[in-house]
Amino acid sequence: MEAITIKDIAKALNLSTSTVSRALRNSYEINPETKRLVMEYAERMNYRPNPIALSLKDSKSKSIGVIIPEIANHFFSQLINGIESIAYNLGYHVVIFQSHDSYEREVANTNYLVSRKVDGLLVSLGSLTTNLDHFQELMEKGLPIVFLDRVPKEIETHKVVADNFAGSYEATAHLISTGKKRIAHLTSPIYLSITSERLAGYKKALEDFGLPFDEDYVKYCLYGGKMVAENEAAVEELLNMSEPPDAIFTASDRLTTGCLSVLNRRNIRIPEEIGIVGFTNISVAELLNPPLTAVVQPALDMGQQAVELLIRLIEHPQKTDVFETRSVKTSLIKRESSVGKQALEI
Amino acid sequence: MEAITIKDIAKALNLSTSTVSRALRNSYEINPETKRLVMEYAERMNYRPNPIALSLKDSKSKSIGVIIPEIANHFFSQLINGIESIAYNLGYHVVIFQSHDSYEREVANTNYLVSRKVDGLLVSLGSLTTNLDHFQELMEKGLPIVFLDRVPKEIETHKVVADNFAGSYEATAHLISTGKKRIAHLTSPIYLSITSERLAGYKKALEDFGLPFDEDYVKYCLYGGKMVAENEAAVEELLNMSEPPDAIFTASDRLTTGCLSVLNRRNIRIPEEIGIVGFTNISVAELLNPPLTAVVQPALDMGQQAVELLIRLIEHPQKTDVFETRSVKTSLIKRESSVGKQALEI
DNA sequence: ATGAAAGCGCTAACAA
DNA sequence: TTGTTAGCGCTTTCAT
Repeated sequence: MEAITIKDIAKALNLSTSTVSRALRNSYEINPETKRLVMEYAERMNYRPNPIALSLKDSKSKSIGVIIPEIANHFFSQLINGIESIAYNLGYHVVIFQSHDSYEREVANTNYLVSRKVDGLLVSLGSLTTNLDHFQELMEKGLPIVFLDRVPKEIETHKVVADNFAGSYEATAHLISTGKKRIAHLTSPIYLSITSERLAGYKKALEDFGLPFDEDYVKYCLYGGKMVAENEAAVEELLNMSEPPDAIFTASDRLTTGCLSVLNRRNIRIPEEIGIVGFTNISVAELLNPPLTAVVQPALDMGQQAVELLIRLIEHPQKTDVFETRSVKTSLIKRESSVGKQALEI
Repeated sequence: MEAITIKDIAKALNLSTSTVSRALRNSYEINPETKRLVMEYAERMNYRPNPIALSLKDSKSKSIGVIIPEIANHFFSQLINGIESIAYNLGYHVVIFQSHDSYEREVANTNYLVSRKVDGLLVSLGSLTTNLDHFQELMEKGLPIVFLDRVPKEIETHKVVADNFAGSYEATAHLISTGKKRIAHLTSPIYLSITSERLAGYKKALEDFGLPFDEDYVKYCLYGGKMVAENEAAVEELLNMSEPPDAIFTASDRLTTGCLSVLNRRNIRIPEEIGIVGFTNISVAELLNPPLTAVVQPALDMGQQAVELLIRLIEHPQKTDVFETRSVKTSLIKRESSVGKQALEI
């Protein structure tokens, strides 16, 4: 009842394993008749090559590893769907690992995937990762890596990111256009690429529209909102300022929902007292109270582009002289959290 | 720059590969001094055994496969987190595949995982799966499988499920307690285990509280809400009945949000006109408009229990004479979608 | 206590 | 065109 092997076929057909192998892989140096025989028998016995043996032989596996902070987040799960859709069609399997924003787990996952001989890696950095040696070494050994979303400056390779600067700029400009003057920014740790890019867009918009930039209005959450207490404390701090903000631009899902939840609890009217725009791919943004104005990232598309680049790197390693960083457009969906019901209906 | 192997160590130390192997795996028949030498060198060279070679040799991999409908759903991503937390500690790796509720993909994923020599499988059935041969065969070949959440009646093995009957009963009874008389049920395809269990709990509650059961108030969505049109059509049908329901009990995330979205669009007051309770693990239920009364499943716990059972099956295959089906309690979180703000605050 | 050799499933260089 | 052999990295008899 065990899986059938080439050896079994060879024995049954009185051939050598190499002949069977050749027949199966459609080699040219093979008697058509023999080939037919082998193919038929293999088909009948439902032969499937053992991918482990193949991996051992050629040190590759037709699979790509994905390391992301977490899957319980629509942005990342959409990313994965994009990745899978393409990889699947090109004959690659996708192995997913979560770092949970832990540097140690990121390293452990990386090592495991490498020992499992994945052909390439797709990585979105953990928010606590500052040391990149584990990736750097692999790249030097020739393992293709493509980063997406949270990318390192220091490593030269293909990268796919959202246009965080523009998205952020648009969000901030939008809040300004609704008459807000004191716009706070609730964001992730500063050393993440997305953080600084979003911060820059926010600053530029303030500047362009003649509003002062005030460092006190920017709150960095080390855990990106995953520690509820930290997240809520940041919001409370903002609210307790002598001149509290009249709008908050939040940089991620968790940050956004945490913020909403504090404001709701405090019965603060949104957007009248405080307007909200969030960088988020939450699927139910429309159903929130109030419906959330969101900067949405084309996660599916980002995932697809990233695998395409990765697979190109895997299959044509030599052909890559220049690495590209693709920046894909975000879109601002305006809803009541920034515009107010009446205004929207006009 | 390639990974170091036993052979390299043997060569460097002038030993045979078998001796090195013995030293590394702490065999008893080995000279302590030799062992020390080998260990030291291995440590220094950062030797890691090649898991692929090991898999090839003993047809196992210290990894378990997970097949679930989709990860972009909080219930399932929490399930995975539960699975990973335990598996990781017991030295197993977790390989995740999505079936996207496609029977073909479920079969393909299964085959792939098996060919990759996973030591066991954790499965939540796709909503379109009616034929179970692919799992049945594997079980007969001795591959441990544990089902969770969406489980098959026909296969005898460990299973972990939520107490769907009780959860459903509680939800329905709760709606009745708020004075609702015509409670509709929006649910998934009938041949899923969760569907019939939830339906049964719903029916029983109606019966116990003296309300008639009306088949017209039950709508099955073949795609479980993933086809927005189908989902919304079902809700519309309910609303257009001559005697429309005064409450809807929805059986899953998508069904719930789809329903909410139709009601909001139609400006139907919740819960005054229509009360809502959803079976859902949506993380932002509290922030929805209105905050959603939810039957929450202990997804993390379910995942943990399932892996534990699976790993026990893997490591002590003989010791299992009786298979157990664990049923874990859900909890009903009451919010405004069924109770109304005033009532809640009293 | 150690080494030589075989084998897990497959491919490829080399022979015939 | 087909067969023989070696080897991918590792473990495990079987000798020594």
